[in-house]
Amino acid sequence: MGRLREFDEAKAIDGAVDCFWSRGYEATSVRDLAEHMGIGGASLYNAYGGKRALFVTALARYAERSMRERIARHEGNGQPKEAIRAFFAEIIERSLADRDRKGCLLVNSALDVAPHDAEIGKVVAGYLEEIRAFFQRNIEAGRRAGQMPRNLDAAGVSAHLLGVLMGIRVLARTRPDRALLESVARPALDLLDMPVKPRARRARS
Amino acid sequence: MGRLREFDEAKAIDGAVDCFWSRGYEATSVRDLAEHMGIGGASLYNAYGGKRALFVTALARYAERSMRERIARHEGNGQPKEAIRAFFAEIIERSLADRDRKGCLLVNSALDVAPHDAEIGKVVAGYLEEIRAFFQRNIEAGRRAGQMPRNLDAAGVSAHLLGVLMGIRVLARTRPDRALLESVARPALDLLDMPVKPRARRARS
DNA sequence: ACGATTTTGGAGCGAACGCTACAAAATATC
DNA sequence: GATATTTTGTAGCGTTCGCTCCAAAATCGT
Repeated sequence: MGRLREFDEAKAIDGAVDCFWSRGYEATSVRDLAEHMGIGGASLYNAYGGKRALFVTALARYAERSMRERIARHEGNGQPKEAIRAFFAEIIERSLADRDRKGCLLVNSALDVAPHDAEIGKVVAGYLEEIRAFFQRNIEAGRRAGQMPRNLDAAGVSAHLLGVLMGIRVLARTRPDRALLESVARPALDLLDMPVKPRARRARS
Repeated sequence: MGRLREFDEAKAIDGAVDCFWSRGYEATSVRDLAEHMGIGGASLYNAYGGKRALFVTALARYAERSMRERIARHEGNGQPKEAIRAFFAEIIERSLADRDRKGCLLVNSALDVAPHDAEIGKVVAGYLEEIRAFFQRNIEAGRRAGQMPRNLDAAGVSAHLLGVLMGIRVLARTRPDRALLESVARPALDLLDMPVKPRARRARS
């Protein structure tokens, strides 16, 4: 019963993600959204309710296709330390290749909209917590596998890694410089290495 | 010659800073600004040129009164390691006490407006570089004073500290939790401590 | 085929946006 | 005190904002 939708819902959401991602929430207009989603304004409101509701949907899509996909891909190889290292390496590579400096939609939202919208704030905090949990899982696995120091504080270091990740994504938007971003990440990744006998401080494998 | 200004220029700029700081660039309207600055719309355009030009002025004011003041205050005591530690401690304390989660105007701008405005982007990058330079100066001083490991990479670690600082300010806006923020900072600050004889990884003074 | 239901395009709502025009008010110079 | 110059308040410019209304179009169950 009823006329069925003529537009590609997946493509539409992807278009919305691109809009919010590159322009930010406030600077994105409903007309911009509709155009990039390939639908009319009435369809947008009929299918998604409005700008804010669409943003929540787009955020979920981004988290699923970009964040969770990346976590699953790196965690799939069964090498905990390499999973974390490769995760950071990929973020740095993508940040350097990101010519229009869109950054990460989650990080952008954490500063843009989360502080002014408690509900979205909790959603964003939940997504970031998933990243931290990924770090913690792999620290614990790496410790068990003897790849990482036995006395490594999994909860604490996972929080540190999350913070460093956020820092990389912030700095990448104003200074996308490889040496800078790698310098930010290196001491954090060095924490995962086994200690060496002599008192070398920043041992590198 | 000519009528002289009736409003307090310092108070006006501070009002503009508060507006941009708490609402962000896009979400701040010229009428909001004029009201919080205690002036009329015509005076705003006459004295500051427009919204964007006023933002640049407000950003400079913020950098001077908030960032450089803090750097000077902590660097003034002549204790390099303590300067860095106290700097981070103050950021964490202020982030936890920041009930409306305004965060740092520089960090907010780095994600909000810098990527969409090359000129402002360079300005923001310059301010962030001042913070990194503060870290590097104090690492070098701490090394010379024998407070910090002799082989500490001042340039690299200063970049790391800047990244961690950015991460703290991002996470504070979605999860202002003391344990989280201190966990983010601790491994970075531990880099500044002298190595200990036994293979303890996260030695704490 | 028909009625019920949903989607679609277009027009347009009231409000807010950044900004400007303009004349009155206030000062310095002469 | 007359004149030139600057600031101030008010009004309003044209545009865009998020959103809604409505009739035509398209599909279902019967």
